[in-house]
Amino acid sequence: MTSPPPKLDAAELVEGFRGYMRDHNLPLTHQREAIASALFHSEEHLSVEDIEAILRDENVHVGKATVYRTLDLLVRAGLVDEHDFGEGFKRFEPRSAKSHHEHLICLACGKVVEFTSERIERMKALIADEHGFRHHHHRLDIYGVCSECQGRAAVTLERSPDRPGGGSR
Amino acid sequence: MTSPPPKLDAAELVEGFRGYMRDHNLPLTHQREAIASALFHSEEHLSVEDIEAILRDENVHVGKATVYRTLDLLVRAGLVDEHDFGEGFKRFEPRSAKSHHEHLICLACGKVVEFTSERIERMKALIADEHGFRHHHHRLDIYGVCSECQGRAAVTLERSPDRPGGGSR
DNA sequence: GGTGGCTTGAAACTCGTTCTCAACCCCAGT
DNA sequence: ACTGGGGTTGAGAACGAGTTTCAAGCCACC
Repeated sequence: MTSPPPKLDAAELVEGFRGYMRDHNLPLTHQREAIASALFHSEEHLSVEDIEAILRDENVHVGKATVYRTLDLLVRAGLVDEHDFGEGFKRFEPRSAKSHHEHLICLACGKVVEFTSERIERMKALIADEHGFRHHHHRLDIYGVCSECQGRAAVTLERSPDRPGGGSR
Repeated sequence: MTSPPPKLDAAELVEGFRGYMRDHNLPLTHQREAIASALFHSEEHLSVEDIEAILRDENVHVGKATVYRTLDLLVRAGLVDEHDFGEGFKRFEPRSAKSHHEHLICLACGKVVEFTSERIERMKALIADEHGFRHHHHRLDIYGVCSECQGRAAVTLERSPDRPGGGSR
């Protein structure tokens, strides 16, 4: 809401998925298409539960095992990124054209804002180097309170410093 | 191994724990002391299983429910930090005198190297500001391959880009 | 259309973590 | 020291995300 949501090219991602499946001789089932499509057409960081809800709304029945298996496939194909915001479960988002980004997570309302930083990108490589590490990937999550929630939920936060995510399970 | 392990002042932390319990009118049981002591005297990022193993070695029997409850207490008291390196379980480390630090995690051997960066510290505050967030805390984990593992485990890594932690469960 | 092999779904299972509740222990007051 | 009462403990049950199993089903190529 602070920044306008960038429209991702869902069709392009769907095409990428089809290509990946073809290239790897994997059958493209209805279930796989439904799951991929649901994810690619969303701007959010979806949980497995979210995805199941979307499919249910579309009257497409898919077992959860299949959802997990397909997400695995999509991550492996490099079309989807997996995130863990410490909620006790994972979230998934389509890998957009834009480069790697970091997350700002609101502790009060759960909103996730994405951002990129050239400086951080350079710095993390530098730091890995300094310690003799070959950099593979990284994760920077900043937790705080978004402008809209400031004032409204300040007290709640002060009360429970032990559950940053607003519920560990 | 790359950097000499800094000796933390375990006694000081134990004292802090006693003070916290006193201030909050909470009984200081043998179990709680054993768990806190085990954690405070370790330089590692311990899992619950690690802690149970240490206590077992000391012939102190403590139920796992108590371990979890006491860790909760220690985190709430601000004496211990909780981490999730994507292994499917949590790790705990005593909060040292030194300021907040980030982690470099070796994908091959699991080694965790800590580092601090004034620049990152400043930058994350700046970024939160830019997006109207009131900064609360953050997490920067860099995953890579440490110098010792480079060459040795390179192939293994290339094969499974889908499991960065080396086993999600 | 047939056929072989990969996929699917329901349910069982795994495993970290939390809950339940009766027995127990810490400690303040005596 | 002794007692009482409220918080703590431990075993096991429960929980929930994620994985595995396996018979039945579907995709894709012939």
